[in-house]
Amino acid sequence: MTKPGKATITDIARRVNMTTVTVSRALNQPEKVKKETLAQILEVARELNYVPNAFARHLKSRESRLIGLITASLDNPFYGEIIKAITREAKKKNYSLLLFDTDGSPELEARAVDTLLSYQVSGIILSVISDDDDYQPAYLPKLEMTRIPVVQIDRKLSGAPFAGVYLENEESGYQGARTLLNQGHRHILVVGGPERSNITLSRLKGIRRALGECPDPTQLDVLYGDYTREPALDAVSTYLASGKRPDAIFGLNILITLGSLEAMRQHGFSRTDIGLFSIDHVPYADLYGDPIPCVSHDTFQVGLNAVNMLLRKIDNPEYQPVDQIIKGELKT
Amino acid sequence: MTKPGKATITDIARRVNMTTVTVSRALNQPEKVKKETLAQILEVARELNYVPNAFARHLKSRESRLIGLITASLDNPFYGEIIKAITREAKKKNYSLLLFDTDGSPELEARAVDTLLSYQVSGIILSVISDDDDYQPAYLPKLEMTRIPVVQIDRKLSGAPFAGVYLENEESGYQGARTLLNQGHRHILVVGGPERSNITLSRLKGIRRALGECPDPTQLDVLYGDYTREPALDAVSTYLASGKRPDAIFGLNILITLGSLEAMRQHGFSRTDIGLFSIDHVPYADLYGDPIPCVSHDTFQVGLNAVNMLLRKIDNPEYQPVDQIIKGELKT
DNA sequence: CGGCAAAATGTAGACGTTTACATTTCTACT
DNA sequence: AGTAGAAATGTAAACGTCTACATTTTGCCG
Repeated sequence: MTKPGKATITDIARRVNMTTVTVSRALNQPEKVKKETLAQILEVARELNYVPNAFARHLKSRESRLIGLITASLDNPFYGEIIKAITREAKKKNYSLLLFDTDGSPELEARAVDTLLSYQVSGIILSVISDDDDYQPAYLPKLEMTRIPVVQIDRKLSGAPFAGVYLENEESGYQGARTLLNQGHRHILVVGGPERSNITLSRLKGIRRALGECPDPTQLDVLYGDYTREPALDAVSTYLASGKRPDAIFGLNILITLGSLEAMRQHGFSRTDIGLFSIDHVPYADLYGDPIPCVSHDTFQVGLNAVNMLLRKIDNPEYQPVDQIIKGELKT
Repeated sequence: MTKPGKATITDIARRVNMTTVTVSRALNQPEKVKKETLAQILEVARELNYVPNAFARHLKSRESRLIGLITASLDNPFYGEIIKAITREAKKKNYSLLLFDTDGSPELEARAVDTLLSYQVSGIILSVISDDDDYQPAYLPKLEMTRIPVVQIDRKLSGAPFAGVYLENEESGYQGARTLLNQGHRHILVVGGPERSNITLSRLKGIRRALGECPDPTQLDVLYGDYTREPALDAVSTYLASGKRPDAIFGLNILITLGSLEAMRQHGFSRTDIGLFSIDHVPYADLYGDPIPCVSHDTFQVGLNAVNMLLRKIDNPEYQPVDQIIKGELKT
């Protein structure tokens, strides 16, 4: 009759007429316990459905076998692969994943950091809300002080002393623009993230470089948004409504591209009317028909490198990780 | 000079010449503390970058503000929306999400349950590895005993006393088959999950019903797999290689459909050669061109209903949730 | 069969926080 | 000014586990 909700080490001890210490040892250092005692304890533990209390266990060690992931928006298919990579690797080393989605809100981001800290996470993988130079979240000093290993993903918090795994932004912009130019497009509408975002800035830089190399006269229009679908849809819609007619639209991430595509459609334009290029893509979507040419980055790799960087740093605090840049692959 | 890694309530108490109790109260029941004391404590807390230790805090309460999500495979785009819904709702009530991916392995699933239990999660959302009638994981009794609220998603563990949110399987199968029949297809290849999976069984039942209603002679072939891409690809490839030529392929989930589509392509068939129908779809993918007709389920809703069911059950253990069936939407 | 090392088990206290139950300190009224 | 009651703070113990250190038991040798 196993009635009680949860058994503790003390319950087991009582049953076998031993101290909690012996039970604890049986569970953690079985070689230090007499065979029969061990067998008996294990038996009772199973019988009672004993599960160690992680909270009690880690209270002392101030360590938790937990790693935290803070994403800016789970909407982005970008993160699917990343999460997969992270859980997979973390699992191998017996870490579990605490997941937060900040939905673009600085408050939620700050709260997520606090919560993670309160759960004594061993490390944090952070994809921050904004990579403006101006974005200096208040939690940053706190985070630095705790000395908890932090690895950044995709977006680089300027001034933060954490290494990260990033994408090859300028080059991707360049490649995209080159592709569109090669296809004969001369009037390009770029739809980007926030105007001050360094990622947007880098990608634009690459784009401008490509245009600069083009012998023909070119026109470049730029709309800003926030790397999500809706604002891109609205911006492009307004743009098109004003009568402007670009040869091609270059969306600086996949959600933007999708929003732009919808806007195009709403205004009666097809893919043949207006060219399209994207950075990132929707996994599997290519199979559906007319793939959108893009520079895609191996996001699984991003996640993989990030966790491994983090895990290594957790194991060895001396280790000073250095930024990694994941190259894009041009798919036309 | 705030050197130390992490400040505790004791550090604060020392600084303000008070007991930990007062500090604890200041933090949790501020109205019970003199205003000036409160101000002073809060000030010092901020200065020290104090973050409460969740482990210590919840050691007593045996409650953790944590909910666990166990997914069978994060590969499936199905789960993206679900995770989003769960994090969003959980956050509102101050719960954080512990995420596990079992990758189809029973051992990992069992381990995930144990880990979740050890972290004293307040509730678990479970999408089990298999919905065979035969699958009776060893952790089930343990889970029941703890009385931890559990809500299932998508796959129903037969014999488990947990409510869940499921899809309208038979009807979806029926709708899909009807659609294909209406398009004139008479020889249909269904590619499903495991042969004994109840989901597969239900969908097939619906399909057979539709075929039964068709006045013309029809042929139905069925291949089994496991709801992932690769096995479907292989199975369909082998099938086609053997010279069989269905009018249409009906993939019982999106990964299967994608695998089948790839197999078709590899054998030189286009979407016009062989019809296609899917249950579920890839979010956003329709914009890419030729949408695959499907019955799609609102996965965000699935996640939403599941968390809410869970949260309600956590708040009120008396509450006896009942199974919910999410209807599909036919998209042709 | 005494003695000694190794093996097995135990004792006490700590981790950081909260809680039930004191005790002290105000406030205000007579 | 004395005192009741409220307000503010304190004391002690507990949550479940682990660790350092101590004690007991065992096995084996001469």
